[in-house]
Amino acid sequence: MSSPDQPPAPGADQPPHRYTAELAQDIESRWQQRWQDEGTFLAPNPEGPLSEGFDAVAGRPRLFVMDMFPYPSGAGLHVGHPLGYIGTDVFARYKRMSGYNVLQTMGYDAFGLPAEQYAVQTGTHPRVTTYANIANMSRQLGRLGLGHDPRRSVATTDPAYYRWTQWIFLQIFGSWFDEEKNRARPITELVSELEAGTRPTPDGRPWDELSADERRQVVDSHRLVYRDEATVNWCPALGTVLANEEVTADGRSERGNHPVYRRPMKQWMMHITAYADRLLADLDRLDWPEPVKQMQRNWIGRSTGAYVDFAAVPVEGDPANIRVFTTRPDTLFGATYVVLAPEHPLVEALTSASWPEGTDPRWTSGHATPAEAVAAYRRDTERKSDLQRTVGDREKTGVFLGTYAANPVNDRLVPIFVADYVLVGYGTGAIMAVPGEDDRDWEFAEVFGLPVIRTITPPEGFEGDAYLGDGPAMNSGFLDGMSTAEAKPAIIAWLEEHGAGEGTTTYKLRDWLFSRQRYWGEPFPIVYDERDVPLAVPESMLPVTLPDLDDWAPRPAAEDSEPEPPLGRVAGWTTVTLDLGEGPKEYRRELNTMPQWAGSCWYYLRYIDPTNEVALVDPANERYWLGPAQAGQTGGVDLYVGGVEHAVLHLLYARFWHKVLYDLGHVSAEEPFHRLLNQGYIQAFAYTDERGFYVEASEVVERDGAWFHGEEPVTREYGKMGKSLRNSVTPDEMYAGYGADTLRLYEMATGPLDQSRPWNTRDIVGVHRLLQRLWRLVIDEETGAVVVVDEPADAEDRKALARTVLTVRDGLDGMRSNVAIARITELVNHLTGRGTPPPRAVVEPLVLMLAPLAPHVAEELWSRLGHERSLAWTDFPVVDEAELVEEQVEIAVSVNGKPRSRVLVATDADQATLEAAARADEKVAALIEGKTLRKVVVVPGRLVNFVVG
RNA sequence: GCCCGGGUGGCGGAAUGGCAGACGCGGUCGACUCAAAAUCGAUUGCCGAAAGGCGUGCGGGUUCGAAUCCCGCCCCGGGCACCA
Repeated sequence: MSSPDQPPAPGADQPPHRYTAELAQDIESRWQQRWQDEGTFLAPNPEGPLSEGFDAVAGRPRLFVMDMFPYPSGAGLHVGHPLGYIGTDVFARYKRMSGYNVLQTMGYDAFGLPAEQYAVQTGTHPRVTTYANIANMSRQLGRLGLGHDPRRSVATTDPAYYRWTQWIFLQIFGSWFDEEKNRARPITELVSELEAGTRPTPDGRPWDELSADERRQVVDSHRLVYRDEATVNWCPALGTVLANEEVTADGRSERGNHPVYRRPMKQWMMHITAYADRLLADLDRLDWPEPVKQMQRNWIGRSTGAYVDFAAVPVEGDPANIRVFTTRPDTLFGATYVVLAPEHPLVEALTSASWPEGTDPRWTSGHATPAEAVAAYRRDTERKSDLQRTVGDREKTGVFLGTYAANPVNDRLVPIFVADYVLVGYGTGAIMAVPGEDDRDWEFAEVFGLPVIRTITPPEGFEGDAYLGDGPAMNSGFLDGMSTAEAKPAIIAWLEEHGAGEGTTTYKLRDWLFSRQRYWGEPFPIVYDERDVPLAVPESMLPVTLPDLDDWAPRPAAEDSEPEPPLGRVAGWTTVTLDLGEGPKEYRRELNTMPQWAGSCWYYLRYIDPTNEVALVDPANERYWLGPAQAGQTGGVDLYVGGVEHAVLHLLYARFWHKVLYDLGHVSAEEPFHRLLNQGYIQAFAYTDERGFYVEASEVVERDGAWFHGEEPVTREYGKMGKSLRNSVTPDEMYAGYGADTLRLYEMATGPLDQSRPWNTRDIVGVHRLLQRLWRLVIDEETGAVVVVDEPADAEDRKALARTVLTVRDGLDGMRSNVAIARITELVNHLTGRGTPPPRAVVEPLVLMLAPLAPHVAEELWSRLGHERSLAWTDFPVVDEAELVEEQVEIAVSVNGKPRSRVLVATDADQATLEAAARADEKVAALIEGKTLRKVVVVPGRLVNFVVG
């Protein structure tokens, strides 16, 4: 018995010239070789070393199509991986045939944790495994026949590549953000302004009164990449610190799911927050999927409101100012207490020695003094993970500090609490609590018996706790009666006038923690002098190459230990003698490496000009490939296809770097990626046995609606294809069983590119048969002779062709190859059904239409039809509009909206003729006879509808 | 809880106000074959013998006409979430 999941066995008695897997493989390897030999997919640049052949395409529009480049993992590919690559290749080939100069290539994102982890598993140096994996992946992808320009491929691990990653780092290091101009500028311009006195120093002292050290500190604190002692995510298991974006919501590492601890450490930070507004605003100008834009908006987390200063009244010592952030300054009159985050720096100073007379017992949590209560509460908080702290329906906890603060608007004294529902990392780490208009404050007030003052008139019939909506102000002094929209600016003006606060905007986005204590990454182009001052390595000395190191593996550390960069173990490398203007001196090297995201932040720029040794990218070439296609657009890659999992990390970092490069004049496009498309995933059934372990999905058989692995019954599940579910299907199996064209066609036929779809090896035969039928239309399976006839196509064929071209173009333009394939199938079926050899005038356009989808077999047929040159640059068929004009058209006739019959009428028939024809139809006549005709709707070319009563 | 997607035959999907289910898989029947596979042809939404009726998650609405537009709900997938 043969399983339906097995590819067909090659029959010995098949016709000798049938399109089989063997023939497909032969055709595919020959054409791939020929494309390579002839340089079919080399995309010429306007300038520089890759400009050969540009004259021939100079008048064409450009198209830069790109996939998110892969991480060369050791696991090999499954059929889910290339879905996006096939999608972009189909689109790129179609556009190339439609008159575009298309740039498409592929690189490898090869630095980072997974490469190290794989190297640890195999006990091999990451350099060795990385390049072996690239070679293997490149071979597997090569078999798909992707129309890439191989000259432009890059690997982020090549010194010639990361030289420029380091160069960009130095550009960022050499820049500051001018808040007034809202853009980055060279740091030298800041120095000039400070020297000239046109820009005040932070503390207002004249520049020449500052010591050299103080001046350097002022300058360094302005840099877009800077070293700072900040609370960071320390992951001892990985031996490194991580960016916020690399830590999951429950406080674990995204890679490996290890615990992450928040600890203050001195690390390199990138000042991405300076760009928060532009990163947010420019999303509106991008042609990206709405969910991705939403995720970036959420991550940036802009909220507008005000700072309000509450004067704290400590039991002893000087008064302190508690600055809170609120989005609802208009509710200030309703503030009945103030809450500090447990980590807030003022907590200790504002904790009184003893409870004030008559303190509510609920506020003390049973402790004898506020100091005891606060200390215990802070200890508890520290022990809790972020997840435990953020569980939504946890009852509110907190303790009273024993002190009060004055509400600036009415001098009312309100108690100060510490509570973990206020987070130190957001706003100012302190809030004014307005239980009447905030449900978290309401809950807290309920637990602690605090008063509620409503300051917004709730709508009639409002029944609930806090009212979060807008409405007329009440109990709010001079704000009473104002709408929320009026009250906000009014109170902000009052606060500013009385020096009690100011309007402001805050963000959830934090600066990007940029250093990692790992080996397999780009070294920083930074050295330190004897005073620990970081200095840029001169551009002329780039790249700072990653030194060889046998003992490169990270050493898992204890929770309370310090990170230990592996580069510190490289003897003779940790210091270097340089002349940085003070004569040759010994400097210490920066031992951290860059995070995995660094190399992927700019690879699209290197694709444009991969061999340039004097510049990141030649400006003319950059303008040509990335410049705005239309005025007012941002410019950027015309189509970028990849998984939605990079919605925040890679896509936000790359936008940030790009904007810095734009500000500094290195690129002309305002954004890196103009259009983004998230391809779906290929999913597959997976099976678990009774113990819940996954069994090899390819060995499972179905009997009477149940599934068995051998004799054992198994349970079917459905999920993303991959190793862990043991349901992978490899492209190599498909190449062997059907050929690459069939695999391409199958993946494109199962749905629009942005949709996830199930894999069913059983279904592949459908598209394989399509190729066989098309092959048979052109080639005699017994003799191998070409059978098409050179007689003109008849009217029916010409019409069928014109309709097909129209709909295939539509499908390919919209990246809905499934529809294009369906229309091609219809035409093939139409020609097959005639039973006579088809005319060349129809077959040739048919072959061209198939070419983007199944390029090898299309090339082979095109060649056998007598064409010497590759069809890759042949014009895609255009719609013959004249053939779409029909003399007669079949229209639907409905009675009361229900389709009842059809009549054939002249295309240009007028309404009266249409109605008469419809009435003449027997079925219709019977249905309307004897009834009152209330209305007749006639839509020429479409239908007639009789409304009867 | 909030914000995005989505829900159409046994399955993947097509149709974006005008003939629901294109195209493919699977199923059924047939040709070829000693037989099977492969290939080819016919047929296939559901109920019904037929006439006909029903049918795009559910309920309502707009319209001559709704899978498509509007309102309310249900379910599935994803994202965010004590963010003041």
